[in-house]
Amino acid sequence: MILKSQVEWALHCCAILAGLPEGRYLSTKALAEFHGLPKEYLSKALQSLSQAGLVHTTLGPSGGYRLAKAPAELTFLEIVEAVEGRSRTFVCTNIRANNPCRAPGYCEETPCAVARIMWEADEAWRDKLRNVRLSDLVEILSKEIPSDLWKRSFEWVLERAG
Amino acid sequence: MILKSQVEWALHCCAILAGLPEGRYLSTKALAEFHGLPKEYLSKALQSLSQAGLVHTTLGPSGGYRLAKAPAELTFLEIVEAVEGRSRTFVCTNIRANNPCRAPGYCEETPCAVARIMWEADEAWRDKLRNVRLSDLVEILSKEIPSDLWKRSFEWVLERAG
DNA sequence: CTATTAAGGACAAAAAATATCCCTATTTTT
DNA sequence: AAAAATAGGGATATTTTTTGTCCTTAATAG
Repeated sequence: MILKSQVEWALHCCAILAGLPEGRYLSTKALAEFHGLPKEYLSKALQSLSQAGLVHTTLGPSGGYRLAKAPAELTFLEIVEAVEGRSRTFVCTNIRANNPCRAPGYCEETPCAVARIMWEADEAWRDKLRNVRLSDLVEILSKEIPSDLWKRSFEWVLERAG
Repeated sequence: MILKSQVEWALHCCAILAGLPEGRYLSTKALAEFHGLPKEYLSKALQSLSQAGLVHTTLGPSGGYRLAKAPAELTFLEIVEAVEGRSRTFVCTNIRANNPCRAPGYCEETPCAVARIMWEADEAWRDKLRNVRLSDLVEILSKEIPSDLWKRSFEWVLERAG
């Protein structure tokens, strides 16, 4: 059970978009080049963000993406779910229904206890991601990344932002 | 990102094995029939439990599986990890290394901040599963399952246990 | 008018999940 | 001693998911 690589890509792209000045846009091409990713496939991840309403887009030259809200209002969970989907990691196929001792037509009203426990763990995972904001990530990165690299990256992006 | 169906199977099988009297064994065949699962493939899940040391096995007629420890000493996490593996759901491919602004030979010493955050969520998921014991599940099931079905299932298993 | 962009559909390749089959060594039962 | 049933595990096949490419369309800036 491994998350799509697009989740990693989307998070890093959002971190870049978070540093974009008001009203500017960054294209798929620039984001793919910056991260060394296949442009066409990264585009699918960005489309997922767009469909989820997390980013705004414009067409044409100087078009691209920008965040739809402030980094402090955007959670990790929103980004992860936009790309990975909202379904649970544990799927209950209700195998208890196959118990040969059961009355034939008997139908369970409540979800299986096994599923409920597994879903609680899923929810703990979501809770954790819901409590991390994109602005938290940016703050950590701004401290960790060498200031010259940070500055050069910022300039690199601005040169390409429409 | 969905857990293997074998995870569900293993949890239900452990719940059954938890009710097995001391010294008795239940075969793959019986477990597969009880849950309506493909015997050969369920066998792989049970082998994973065996390799993880969670169950004991014996060969020959009247052979099969029994728990290696008391249900109160066996956690959901142990069972899930035995089948699903211990790797994290988020894999960091270190795409920050592709940043064209970086010095060529520069090598990160610390894990990426994105990965650290995602791994914390993974750990919250594990913590939740670590704190549920197989005995907790059995207790819930014993309350939820109609007592006649519970009793008949118990008898069904005992008839087939070696 | 031209160049560039996002959106998205169609398709292909690779990887993982889900099986199935068969052989072996062991153990219980007959 | 023989027969039957078992776990273990290797080889292989099928299906689904992930990853990736290619191409068309509509919009937009210069």
